[in-house]
Amino acid sequence: MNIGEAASASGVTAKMIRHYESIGLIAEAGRTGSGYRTYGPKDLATLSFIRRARDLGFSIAQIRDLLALWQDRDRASADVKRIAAGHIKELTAKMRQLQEMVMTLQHLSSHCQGNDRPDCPILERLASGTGDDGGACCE
Amino acid sequence: MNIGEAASASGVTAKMIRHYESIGLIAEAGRTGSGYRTYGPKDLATLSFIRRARDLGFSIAQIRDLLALWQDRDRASADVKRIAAGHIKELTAKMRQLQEMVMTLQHLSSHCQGNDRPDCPILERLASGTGDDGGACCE
DNA sequence: GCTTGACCTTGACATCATGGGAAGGTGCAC
DNA sequence: GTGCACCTTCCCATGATGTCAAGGTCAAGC
Repeated sequence: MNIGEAASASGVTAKMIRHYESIGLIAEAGRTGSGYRTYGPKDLATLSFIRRARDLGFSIAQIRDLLALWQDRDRASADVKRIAAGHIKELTAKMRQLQEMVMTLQHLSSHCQGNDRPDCPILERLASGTGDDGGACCE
Repeated sequence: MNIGEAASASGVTAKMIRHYESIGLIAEAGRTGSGYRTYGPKDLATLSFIRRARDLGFSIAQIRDLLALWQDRDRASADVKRIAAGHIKELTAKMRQLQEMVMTLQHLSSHCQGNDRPDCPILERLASGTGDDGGACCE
């Protein structure tokens, strides 16, 4: 199986497969006589694993650990769960940050007339940091 | 005012101030005879503006537009509001993605015993993509 | 055999915002 | 006149991915 086929079968681009190989996330692929990389079912499974993990937002470092656990028959599921828990925590923290930004922006935006006049609470807030701070006020 | 003072007063690192200058986000700072950058109150205000905008998650490109509007006395608040609305949309989309990841992970995690045994629905899901898909099942 | 087109190879560079560090010049206080 | 904190420029790194370029390979058709 060529890298192109492995890419479309796993959903990981050929570029990224080479990249993952270069950083040691996956083992070096076998080669044909002319230098083409070859992939078997096992490699495909690994690539698909990586892709699903990326889809869940795991970092390469985390995936490295997950792969090691996956390939360790004597793993403890607690180790996997711990990685997942840490990741959930990170994601939740990011979400909360975004949430705060959105709330502030929505609040400012709701007080911006959005017309031809120049006065705008959004700019005022960016300019001075004072003024409306997003707290409850009128709803 | 030196770059260091401007940095601590505005909350933008000296490193980033130089960077913003190099990419043309801010005007070139004045210089002393020996080449040190100097900053006045106006520059400080701009830097603080940038920092607050970054805190709200605006990209450099968006900040470039916001700065232009801020410095345009004939601006229409509608233009500002449009930028903010676009940004809110982006942030909301990201939040939703994270939300989905978190929900999937929490679901998988809740079914992982987290003990010394190797069986783990998280790894199974990453390995096969099949099995528990996060749908309602027991609660 | 030869051409064509799709695929592969490596390598370099871009993104986005930021941090780190090296090597050398400047300012000020003791 | 020395020491230290600060400044300067320049280069490299992050993380995950994309793009592009120059060249090699394979298989099919003529």
